[in-house]
Amino acid sequence: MRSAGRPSNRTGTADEILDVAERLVQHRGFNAFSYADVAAELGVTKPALHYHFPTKAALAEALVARYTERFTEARARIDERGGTGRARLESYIELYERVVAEDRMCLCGILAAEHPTLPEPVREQLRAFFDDNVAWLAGVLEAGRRDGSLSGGGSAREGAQMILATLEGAMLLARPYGDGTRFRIAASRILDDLGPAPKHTRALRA
Amino acid sequence: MRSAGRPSNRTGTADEILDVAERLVQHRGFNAFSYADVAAELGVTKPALHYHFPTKAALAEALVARYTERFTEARARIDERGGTGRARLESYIELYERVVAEDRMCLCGILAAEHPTLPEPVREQLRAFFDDNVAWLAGVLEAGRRDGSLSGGGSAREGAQMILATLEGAMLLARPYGDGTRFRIAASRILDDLGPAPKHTRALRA
DNA sequence: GTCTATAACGAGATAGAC
DNA sequence: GTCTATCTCGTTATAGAC
Repeated sequence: MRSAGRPSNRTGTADEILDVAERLVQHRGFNAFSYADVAAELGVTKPALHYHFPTKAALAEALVARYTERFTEARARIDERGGTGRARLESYIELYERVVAEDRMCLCGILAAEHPTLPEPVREQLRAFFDDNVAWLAGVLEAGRRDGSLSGGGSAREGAQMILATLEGAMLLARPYGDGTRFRIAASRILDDLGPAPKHTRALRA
Repeated sequence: MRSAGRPSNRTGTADEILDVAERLVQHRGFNAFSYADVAAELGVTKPALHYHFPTKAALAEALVARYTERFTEARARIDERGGTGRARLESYIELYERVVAEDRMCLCGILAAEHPTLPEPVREQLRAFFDDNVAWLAGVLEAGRRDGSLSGGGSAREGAQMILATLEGAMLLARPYGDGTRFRIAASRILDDLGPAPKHTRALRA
């Protein structure tokens, strides 16, 4: 057992396995990484991994569960900090920028691409992840409309779906170019398009 | 040799291989389909495929080349039909809707997700595909701004990048839900957000 | 909890006959 | 241009010792 509250870079083997596997999946995709890859990086053998995660399906479930949990916590921290709807949306986009900066794709985004090859439990986890994020974003859009920091009409839920699609798509399209510029362009336009008209380009609109 | 101008469902073995492989890649991804899958569906053996496409890398290049060619032709047909910028954008989005309706992902979109695992020539092809589409979309946005059918300020090129990101992302997020509804929601909002204010929701904006 | 050893299978690819 | 047969390698996964 680890001592509570003490920083450590060894957080238990299962978590270390998830760390390496997560990075590999976000980089190459679920069908292009193997137990051998993870074992080699950790300096252990493949059966050691199977002890913690008997099957690749179980590993996938654990990966998505932890990723979803962390994402939920990150959204909660944004909510706790308070601020306008726009400020919360900016912080949320920041989460994605950090992923892109590490040359990764969103774990659930890359798994969505491989969706037909995944075990059913993971498919359900993916839907839950996207549903959670859409619901949270819809709340942010509504809050921003109330506090005047975000404009834009129509259903908040549909607006949330479009924002999530744009963020995931921008991560996807950033990959072949290797730098985060293309992601940031699309991300900043999300905010511009929801601007309450204080920005330069806004003045040009009808 | 086939008789010219006569419709035929047998267009040559190489094209048949590409048809099956394309569908499998768009469905499962490049790393989750095999020569055995294609051979089984066509009722031939694996070496028959290797005769036409010696390596999987060569097959990938041929797939992306044909896909890009067809996409370019489709864009050209849209241009030939004429119409406003908005009409051309609607037709373009229609291309993506057809892909989603077949429960497929854009070939280049799903390959972008697997980008780090692809041979370098294919990576270059992906960049060319996305660059072409961004350039075309930027032209459409500019045309629409001139003819009054599309509003929206800022760089047309950046607007084009955002539209492409949204379309690819919407295809991605549609996968776990199995129906095209979520794609159409995001797609219709692209047009709404570029609306020259004749639509219902527009009236609500500041 | 990790190891050695290995099973069982599928992958991409080649040789050579027809 | 397609076949049979085969090679080599990597994959997920298990048995059993330590």
